[in-house]
Amino acid sequence: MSSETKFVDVILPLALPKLYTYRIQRELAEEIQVGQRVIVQFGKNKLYSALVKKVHITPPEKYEAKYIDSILDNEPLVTEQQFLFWDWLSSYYMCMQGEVMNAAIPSGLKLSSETYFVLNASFDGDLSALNEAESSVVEAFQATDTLSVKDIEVIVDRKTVYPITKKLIENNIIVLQEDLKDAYRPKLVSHIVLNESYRQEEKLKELFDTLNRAPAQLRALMAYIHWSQQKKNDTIKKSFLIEDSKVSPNVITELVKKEIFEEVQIETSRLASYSGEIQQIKNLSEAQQIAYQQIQDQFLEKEVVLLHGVTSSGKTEIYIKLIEEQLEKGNQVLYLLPEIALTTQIIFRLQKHFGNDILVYHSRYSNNERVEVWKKMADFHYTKSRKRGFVILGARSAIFLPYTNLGLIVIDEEHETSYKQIEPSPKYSGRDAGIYLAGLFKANVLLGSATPSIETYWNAQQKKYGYVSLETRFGNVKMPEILVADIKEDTRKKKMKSHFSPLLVKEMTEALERKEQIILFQNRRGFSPFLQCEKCLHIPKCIRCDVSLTYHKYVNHLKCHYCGFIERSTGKCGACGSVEVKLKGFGTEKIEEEISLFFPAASVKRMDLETTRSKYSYQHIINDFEDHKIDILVGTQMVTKGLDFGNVSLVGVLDADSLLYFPDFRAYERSFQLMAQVSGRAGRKEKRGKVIIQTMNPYHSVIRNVIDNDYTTLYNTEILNRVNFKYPPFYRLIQIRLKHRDKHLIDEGASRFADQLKKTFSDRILGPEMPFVSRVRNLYQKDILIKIERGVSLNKTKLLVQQHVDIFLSETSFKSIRILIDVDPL
DNA sequence: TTAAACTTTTAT
DNA sequence: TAAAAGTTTAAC
Repeated sequence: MSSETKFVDVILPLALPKLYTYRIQRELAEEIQVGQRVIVQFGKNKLYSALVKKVHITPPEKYEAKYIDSILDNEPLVTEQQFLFWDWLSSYYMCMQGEVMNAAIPSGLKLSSETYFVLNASFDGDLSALNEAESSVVEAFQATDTLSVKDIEVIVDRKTVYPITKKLIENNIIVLQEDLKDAYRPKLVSHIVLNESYRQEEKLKELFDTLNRAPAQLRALMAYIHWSQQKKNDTIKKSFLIEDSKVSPNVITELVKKEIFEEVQIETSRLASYSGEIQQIKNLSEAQQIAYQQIQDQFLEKEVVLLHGVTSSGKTEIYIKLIEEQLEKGNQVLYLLPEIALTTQIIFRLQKHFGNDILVYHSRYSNNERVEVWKKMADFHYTKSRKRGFVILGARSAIFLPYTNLGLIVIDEEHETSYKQIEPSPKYSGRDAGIYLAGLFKANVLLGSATPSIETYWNAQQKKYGYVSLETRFGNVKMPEILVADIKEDTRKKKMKSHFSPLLVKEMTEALERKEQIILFQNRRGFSPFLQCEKCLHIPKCIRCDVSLTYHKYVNHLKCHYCGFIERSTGKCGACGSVEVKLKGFGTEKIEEEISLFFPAASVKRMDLETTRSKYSYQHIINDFEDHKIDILVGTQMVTKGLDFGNVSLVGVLDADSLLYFPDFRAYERSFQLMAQVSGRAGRKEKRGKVIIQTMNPYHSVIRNVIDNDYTTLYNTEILNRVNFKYPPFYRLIQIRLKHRDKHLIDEGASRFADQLKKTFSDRILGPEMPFVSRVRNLYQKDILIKIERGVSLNKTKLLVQQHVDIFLSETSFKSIRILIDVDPL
């Protein structure tokens, strides 16, 4: 045993630029390992769970290291490989290690303490030495035992509470207390065991006699005996017993009181387990088989392969086959999906084949559920209890789970923008980070899409990625017929029925008559994106953001989609008081209302952020639509995503122009993807579907590409634009966003900063520019864009950018400006 | 992120 | 002029 004192460098779950060094007590020196969590005190009294990044024996030179408080884990929580991955993330996306840690570890494993104040036991109630604010705090303790700093701020209605608490502590009136919060709690389920003294036959008989006059209790006992024999297990779940014997819970309580039953709490998993039948993996069609073989072949040479398969070409079956192969080898597979939205349908499909070899992980999982997935994976590893591998099905955050032998990553709908984390930092792309992660394991990556992103397709063209295309739709499903409704012409001829063209109305009527279902896509939620006064042209705007308020009719209020600000709608102009306020534009809510007006017999449902807020609401809508309880489904982006319905014959895109004219260099790419994806929802099972796109520009090239299902032309046009206007994949982008409350300061700061950057990067710097929304939550924003051509070192660029940021922020006047860096922004 | 030292603003 | 609010800096 080494007698030297050990030190650890830890990552704290905070946005701090460096690691901190703590000292290890001699008695813990043997135990400490890299990857374990330790509780440490950071600052005056805060406690955090920090992560050990390094164990060493070099004492810090400039200060005396504090001792750690305790070690939390027996085994490392985070593997060496995860640390490598984290290091890459923090350097690639220019963020701090603590931020990566925050994104990576479920909060149930990230404890931090909260400061509370309690009344000192020796306090005699004498308030004479206190002022008004101080005594009001003391009085508040009559209602509660503990007060947090926040509570006190509310009580005294003041932002600086410190002088008050300081005085109260000095006068021995209150004491400070730190409590750990947010810790993972295992789920305990009540089980019933028969008391030992009744285990013998005779005693049990006696017991039956004594219970003769308590028929309910007898029933419960009989049920217990029946099931404990049946299941060959002494402990039976309490709720099950209650349900099976149809007794009230009190009956069981009574039996426990009489010491006939014993109640025990058993730790139970929160993760749903699959009990249905396991189905054989289906045989692939000829086309699928060929694609499958090509993927296999290309994997030998290329780490990443793009599977470009038209909608409903049966990509999933190919994934399943590839996954099965990995599982047999004992490898882990990560199946990434853009959003939870898609997961439920896919979970069912995969479960049929893989049963309980699937673990699911996504953002709608609770804290505790996430911890359980993490623990289960670690368990598999440490106990080596599995020969067969398993699949993780998850959204982007699933890349952070503790993999040990990853064999394959499937990234479905590779082009989806929701793979990119918008906020908070690290603003990573689940797809790109996934590819890096696979590299760490020498695992393969399969990117799947019907409409690949320009970057990915380019990578395939450059032979960096393998490429496999699958052009036949599975089971003879025909590509839908795509028609354009020229709403400019229809408006001129006054043929429009509000937002519905005559063509769309006709097709909808016919589809409804045939009892077929319809999906309508409108990329805007709410009722009207803005109101405008006819008299003074005033448009109601958010008080904190530079955007117009969207009118939501159902709840009758005006809402800001950026900060959530809500204002009741009065129907009057806020500026001149006129009642001639007009609703402008249209969102999903308005379409929903108009459908019930034009097609009163049809049942309509809306699917957007508002209607899918709760955990299962999304699933309910999907189920209802599947069971044909809904004829017409109106929705935002959500309806475009990989949902498979058998009876949809018509899809309507209500306003293609709002997609095409979105101010972004990816607007055409995105428009094509969205329209192609939503079109794919039409026509299944032999029936040829129809798609109607409403637009003012029927001859727009992108609309033409959608009609012809011509990805190649779209790609060729786009790639030319990208070269000409210096965009990805030819140039890498780094966006720097500055935020501040003060408009003048940000204007000055942004142009000064851009000038600084231009000294190093010259014309690679664009801006500063006002972003699409110039103010959000009272913060004005300005963007500076850096375009770096291929061949220039990204790492060097980032280093220089960081230096510039540091210099800029060291200037006193600009210190308060917040700088957010987004590498590969969307 | 938080705490406390330090600085500026505000109300009386 | 003191208290409150805002800013800055260090935390191991």
